[in-house]
Amino acid sequence: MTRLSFRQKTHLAREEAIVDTVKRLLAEKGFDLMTVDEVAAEVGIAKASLYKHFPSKEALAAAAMVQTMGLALEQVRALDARPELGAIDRLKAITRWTLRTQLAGQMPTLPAENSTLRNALIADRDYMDGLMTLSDQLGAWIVQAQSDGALNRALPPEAVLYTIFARACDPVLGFLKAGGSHSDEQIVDWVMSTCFDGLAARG
Amino acid sequence: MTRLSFRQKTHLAREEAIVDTVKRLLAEKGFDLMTVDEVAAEVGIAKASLYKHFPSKEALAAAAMVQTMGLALEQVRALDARPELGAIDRLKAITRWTLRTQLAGQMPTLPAENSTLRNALIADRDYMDGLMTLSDQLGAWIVQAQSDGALNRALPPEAVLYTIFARACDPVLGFLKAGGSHSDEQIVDWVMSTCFDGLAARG
DNA sequence: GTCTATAAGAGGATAGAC
DNA sequence: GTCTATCCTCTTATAGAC
Repeated sequence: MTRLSFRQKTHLAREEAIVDTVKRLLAEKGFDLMTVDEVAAEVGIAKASLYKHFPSKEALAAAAMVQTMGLALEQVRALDARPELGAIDRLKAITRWTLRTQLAGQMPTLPAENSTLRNALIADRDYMDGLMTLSDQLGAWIVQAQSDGALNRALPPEAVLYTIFARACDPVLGFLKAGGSHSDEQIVDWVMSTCFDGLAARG
Repeated sequence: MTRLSFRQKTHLAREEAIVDTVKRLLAEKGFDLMTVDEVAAEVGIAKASLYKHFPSKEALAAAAMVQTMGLALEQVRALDARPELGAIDRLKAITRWTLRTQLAGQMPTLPAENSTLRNALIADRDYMDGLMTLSDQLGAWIVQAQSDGALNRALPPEAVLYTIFARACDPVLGFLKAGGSHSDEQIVDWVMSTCFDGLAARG
């Protein structure tokens, strides 16, 4: 833990404020519709100042994605430290965290297939490292849950992994919230149910 | 059935070619990343000619969405005409059609929450009519399937409806296809399974 | 590092000849 | 209705003063 000068602290604080704003705007409108002018205006600094912190719009978005990935990894580590939980419980817990984060407007959306953002992310060491660590950890839980008989063994682990990842951009949450007549927790419960138990009746 | 002049036929044929191209490009890159120049180039006409057929980029996309909605309604009508099928079978069939269509690159993506496209679609009578007819029909199937005991009764019908609609833009299909080692039908089967049976083991 | 001002370019839409 | 050429706005990014 290095001590930071006042200057360094304010620098970090500003970058944090920028990343928070970007995260929110990415969640609201996505990468293409988010403009750098808008980010600068909401943070309350000039656009040129933004570019002193981040060299491009893609880098801005990448920082937001990396930060969110870091939060996810924190959750994963916390869950891994609780031996009373089974693999399926851990998978459900991280999925629930993902849904709550999206509903809170703090989950930056995944990039479209062919965007410049996608290329920037693939080139970003931090992002790719985080993504791989996350995938490995969830993958281990998935295999364990399958061998526990708690998860459908007929599904390949990658299909399960992608299905859980996809909850981060599930439009169903937004649709149900737009209706306005349900609480966030109720919505999360329903989506958790469709995700793990499916639409069809059980039993 | 009115007879059409040669001029009218070529006009219609050209518009069909345009809409087909737009559908494919919308599926590939989405509304924001699709450019009108690109559409014109792929159809093989000048951009100004495009604007004689459709007054705006939004109208172009709306036409593609309306056409796709029409195809979905055709499927729905065909399924409704088969009395041997239960409501749950019909729901599964239309979901499977949706997945296949997306995998074939012919499902235009849903608009983001705050786009100009969304407003244009809401203002489009044809689109909204189709959407409502489709929702009503699927809604009836859902209620029926719940009363048959084939669909989870704890879920509100709208949650089921949105979950099925969302299969049209499920990124899991693309992820699995990008892996390259699975057939399209295999991928569809897995996603059908996660959608209706869930990730958790049954029994 | 922050600002104002501006370059550079993409992309939606249109003018006007044929 | 189709074309070429152009307009104009929006947006990313940078120059240069302080």
